[in-house]
Amino acid sequence: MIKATIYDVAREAGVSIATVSHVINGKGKISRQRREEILNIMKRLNYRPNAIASALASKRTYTLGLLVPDISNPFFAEIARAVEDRGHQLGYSVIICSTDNNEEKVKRYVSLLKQKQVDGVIIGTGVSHGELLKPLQEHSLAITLIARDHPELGASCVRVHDLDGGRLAAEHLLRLGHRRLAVLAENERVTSSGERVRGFVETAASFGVELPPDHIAVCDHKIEDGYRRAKAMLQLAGQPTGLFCCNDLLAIGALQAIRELGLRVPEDCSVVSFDDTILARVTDPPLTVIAQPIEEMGRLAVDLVVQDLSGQSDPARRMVLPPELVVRGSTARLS
Amino acid sequence: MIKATIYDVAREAGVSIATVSHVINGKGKISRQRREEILNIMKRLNYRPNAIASALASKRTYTLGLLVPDISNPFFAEIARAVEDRGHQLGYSVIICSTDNNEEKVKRYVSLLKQKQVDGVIIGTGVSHGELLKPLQEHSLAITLIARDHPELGASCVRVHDLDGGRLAAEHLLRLGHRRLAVLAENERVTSSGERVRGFVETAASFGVELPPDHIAVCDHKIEDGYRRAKAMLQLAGQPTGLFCCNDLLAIGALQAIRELGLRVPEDCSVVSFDDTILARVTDPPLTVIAQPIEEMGRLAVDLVVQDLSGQSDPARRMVLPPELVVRGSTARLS
DNA sequence: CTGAAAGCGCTTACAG
DNA sequence: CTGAAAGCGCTTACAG
Repeated sequence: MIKATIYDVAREAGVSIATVSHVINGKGKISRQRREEILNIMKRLNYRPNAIASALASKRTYTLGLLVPDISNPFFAEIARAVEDRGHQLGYSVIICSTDNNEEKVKRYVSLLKQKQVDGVIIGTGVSHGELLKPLQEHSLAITLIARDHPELGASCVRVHDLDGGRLAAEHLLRLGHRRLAVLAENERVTSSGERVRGFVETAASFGVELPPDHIAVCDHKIEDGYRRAKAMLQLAGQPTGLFCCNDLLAIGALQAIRELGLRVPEDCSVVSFDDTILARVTDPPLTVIAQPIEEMGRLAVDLVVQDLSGQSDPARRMVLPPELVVRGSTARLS
Repeated sequence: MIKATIYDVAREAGVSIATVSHVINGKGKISRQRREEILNIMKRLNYRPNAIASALASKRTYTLGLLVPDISNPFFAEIARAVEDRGHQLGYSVIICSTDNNEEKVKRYVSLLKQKQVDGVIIGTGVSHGELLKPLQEHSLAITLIARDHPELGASCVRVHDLDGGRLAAEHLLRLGHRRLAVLAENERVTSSGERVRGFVETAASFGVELPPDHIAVCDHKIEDGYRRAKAMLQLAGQPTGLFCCNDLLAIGALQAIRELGLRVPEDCSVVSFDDTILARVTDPPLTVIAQPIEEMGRLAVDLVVQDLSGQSDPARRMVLPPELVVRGSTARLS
């Protein structure tokens, strides 16, 4: 059975394809009766508009690109789910693009998305130079950054208040009596991590606590790296009793290192993580964490990009959501 | 700057758009010199073919749909990454569709994918009746099932040998001396889970070990449910010392339940999980697991669907990969 | 080796 | 309220 086209419907109904198009899109004024009739015929022929043809004619594909470092990373998987859900609600499909934060891949995916004429792209990838995004903007494509920020880009963005997140983490540890603090940071390309560290360090300083340079380790975004750096750090003189990790993966590595050194969490060393992915709830003990509102961020990112491509909200909107301290088992009062 | 089209390139080169189209697609014979010339002009104009127009004319979108229960579930997130990578290698984009195994959502996504004229779809969703897939097949769309099987559907598929997986799990526990065994199974709609349980039970029987009915719990695909069912089961008379969980999420729930009852893993109760997602490596102790070759499955699923839509390999191919026992810390000899 | 022309299945002014 | 017609940017026989 061959697929019905708009011509088949028009012929059956004895009207022009323009009229059929109008009822499909709810545009123009069609007499109620004609509309019903056409709707029935569409149903009878099992007609579904060809979205490709529609996209070519209207220049709207109702497709979004989602650029993330790695969709298999739970944080981005959870972001993707939120983006997908909201996109679907609003009639958009989403194409996933895992870039590994690799410039070459970013370029290829960006070029691909342009060719595919996506209406907008949501970017969670940590791009170093906004240069890479220029091509997108020239293409007058809607762009929204998620969990990232590049104010100079002039794109809208939704992220958590990373500075406050770092502050919350520090306050929590300080209030529990910890004074020997340390940080597992992400790679410097990730500006959000820089903010978290800054918030943490500043707050510590305001309590009169300094972090020696060797108590701030810059790690790759991997469990193994968190493990390695935490292990080294815990063998330093002035062994920290409070450790702030800039994401759940690093915190898990730290947990393993601490355990392997024969120390206990939280008795000997408290750990505060960041993100609150599923990983934070499956460790033992479960992680005390500065939670990002992942679901909300995904939803808002879609809303922003869609507003943007609809020509609403001309000035790019930049939304900063509050982080939240979730106390679980990995932190305790200094004994 | 307005986007260049194939007409602009043709005009600049003083040739017809057919010729330009040929060099874009490497079809027909074009004199080497002309080709170079046209290529240069394309570069100069920064020309990129419009994939939508190309799709409409050629009836090939180079887009695949990926239907999974939930992209934020680590198992499917990891599958998605493998599918995306292989797809990208072969020139395909992938649209994610999280269905929550909900029939209504499956229908909507299937209909959407048809409208978008995707070339093929990879299905990891647990669909009860193949009915839902009929519409796809009628549309002569390439379909490949991943980590699922519906032999009656006549679609190609790639999955792990679930029966063998169940056997491996049982053998491992039996060899460690465990005789009081129990199983946390998935919802019956998931046929793969049925196989795993069957393999486990049969192998136990061959060792002369019977599982009482109340030692086989059917759970939802959630940590909480694994927790709840494991907890109940461990309070039964004849408390099991060896527990087989049909996925990592259930195993994590079980770990929590065991811990909460004041028992130790693996000393008091050994746990064997299934899947081997990142979750299996972050628990304490890390999970002994029957691993699925996730990366390979994703890659092969793309290969199968692409072969299918290219009209190669007419008879649907069904690939069954061997599972692998990975021994970590959650199992030990019965004390 | 290259081009003219039809066609893919829609949308959108425009005219009436 | 409805239709004729042009156009979206390509691909693909077909002819030469």
